[in-house]
Amino acid sequence: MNLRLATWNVNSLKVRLPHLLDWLEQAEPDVVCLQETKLDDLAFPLADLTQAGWHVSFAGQKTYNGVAILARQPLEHVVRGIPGYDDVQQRVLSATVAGVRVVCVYVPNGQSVDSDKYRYKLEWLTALHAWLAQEVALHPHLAVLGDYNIAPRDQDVYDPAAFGEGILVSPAERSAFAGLLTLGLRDSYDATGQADAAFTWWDYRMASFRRNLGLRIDHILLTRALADVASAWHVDRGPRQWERPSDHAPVVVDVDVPA
DNA sequence: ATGGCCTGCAACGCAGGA
Repeated sequence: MNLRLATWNVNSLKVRLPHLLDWLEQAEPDVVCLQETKLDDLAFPLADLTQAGWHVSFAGQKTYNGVAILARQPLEHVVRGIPGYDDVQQRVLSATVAGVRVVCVYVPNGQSVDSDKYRYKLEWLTALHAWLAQEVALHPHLAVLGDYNIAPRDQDVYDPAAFGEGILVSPAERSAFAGLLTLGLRDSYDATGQADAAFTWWDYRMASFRRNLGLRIDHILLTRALADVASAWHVDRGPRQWERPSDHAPVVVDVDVPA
């Protein structure tokens, strides 16, 4: 059974709903993880998405954060947040779709390495790691999709020297990302043999998209059983060129799930 | 030359993003 998995930080679902609906129609994904919906659950555009044929689950809050999972098939065993880690910020949502355990994550940004937000980011990643260790053991078919706010390697950054050891690239963040891979998860970018630099985010300023000054910070991690059957990884740069776009582009990968 | 943009909230400027 082939499943097309996707992740997209939409930077306000209220503003981006028309883009999302258009993109769903043309890209034909089966499962989509959204981040930064920035909507309270009561304001979630459930009817629009249901009408378009999607099963939907969401964990939102007003103004900040907010995640959602859309799927062509029903969502089962939905879990909000990281169990045992109290957090008012809505950054994690999990559900099972067609036998695949899907985890949608919006990793904290960190703001700057000397900030409380950075300390929160590292603490949050520690909690994610501990929880995913259990989830990997429970679910051989596990996919962790989202905005990780970490560029794993220098080639994932348009100007590594300019970023230095700041947020998104600091050794502690990269170590945390590498730690997730030790749990038996693989970055689908690597698993599908990508060699060329591919960015998923471009600053709104400085004509960054036109000049391709970006970062690869949105990732799809897969357990071995899924990574072995993954193909066609790509960043869909289309929506980034539409009028009033999100600053992130969707990342897509196909998995031919063993029966 | 280190900011330049976008979003939401609330109120005409700020926090936050990355």
